[in-house]
Amino acid sequence: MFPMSETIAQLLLSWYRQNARQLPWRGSPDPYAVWVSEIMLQQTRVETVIPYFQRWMARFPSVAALAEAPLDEVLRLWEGLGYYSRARNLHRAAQLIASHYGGQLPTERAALEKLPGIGRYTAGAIASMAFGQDEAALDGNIRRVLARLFDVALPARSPAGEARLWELARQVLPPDEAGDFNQALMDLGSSICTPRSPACLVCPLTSLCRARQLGVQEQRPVLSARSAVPHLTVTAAVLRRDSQVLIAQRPPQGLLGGMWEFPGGKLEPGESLPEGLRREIREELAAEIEVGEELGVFEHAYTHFRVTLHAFFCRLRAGEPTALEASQIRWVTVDELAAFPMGKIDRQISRRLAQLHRPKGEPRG
DNA sequence: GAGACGTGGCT
DNA sequence: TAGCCAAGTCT
Repeated sequence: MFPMSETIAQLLLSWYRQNARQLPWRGSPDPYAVWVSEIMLQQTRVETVIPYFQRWMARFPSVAALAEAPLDEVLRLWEGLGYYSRARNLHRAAQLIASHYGGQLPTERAALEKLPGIGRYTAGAIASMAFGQDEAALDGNIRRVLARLFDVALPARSPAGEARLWELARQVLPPDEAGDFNQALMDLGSSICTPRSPACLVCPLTSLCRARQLGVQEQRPVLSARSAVPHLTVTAAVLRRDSQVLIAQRPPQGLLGGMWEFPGGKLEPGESLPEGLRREIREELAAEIEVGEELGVFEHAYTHFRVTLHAFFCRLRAGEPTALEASQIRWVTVDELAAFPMGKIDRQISRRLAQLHRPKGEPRG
């Protein structure tokens, strides 16, 4: 800790005592709750997380409860939050904690960081907030606050920038109050020291802020440009047989890992939509289909690409569908679809089917 | 170490 | 519309 840090800590902690948000995971000393909230909050807004956190804690109130739950139910509860590897890792880590740590989270940063889904930030956050240890935690908010406070001109996500910001995060940390201090920095970053139009006039640290003094606060942190995202056209089959439809579970790793979907895939150059869909079903399920009426068109933006998806009602012509690329496939009724974890688009298709399936005038669930 | 990995909100 | 985020981690 260097001299100016004492002032920073005093100003910030005093501000935090007046302005700390009341959040469901704050004020409770349960390390499990802190852990769950930190994983949910990765790349995700507080307002989005709150209802998920409450449902999660009601269903999985402890490490043991989570460790014993089937993955499908874990993913179903996570559905809509995105970055599903977080849920898979949380589940795996709970099983490791149950088997190797007697159901109690390890208290040391290094041990926490060995668990799946817990990186440098989350380990520091849990160690400081749940166990009172003097650990720094550099997240997007703290990165921005520190880059401005100390006018860090290095690209924030470069190795040199990262190293400098972690060093600053450790240097400003007040002994014995790291947990509150880290949370105070994050609250400041999300409410006042915002990416655009920061509210410097009401910031408790404004008199100490280098970037503010130089008028470059909006240019900090220095971010590198992102590459443009491709736009794909994809198809999906709502394959019907008797009163059931076919769904497939995606492989456990990668995009939407472990989630269920209506089979289909990317259109290749020169293909018509039905041609592409017939080819995909041949490749994925070893079956020949007849492509019928279009059920809907869905636009969706993922992190690194964007899709336009055309969903079609289909019938089997030849072959018994086999899980060639999927983890498994299932024939289910429309009413059963709700129990299977799905990403945004496939859930929209499911809901559309349920609407068509339900007699008119009946209220929706 | 650059790219993969979701979704919703706002511009 | 397309772009840009918002409490990161993993490979």
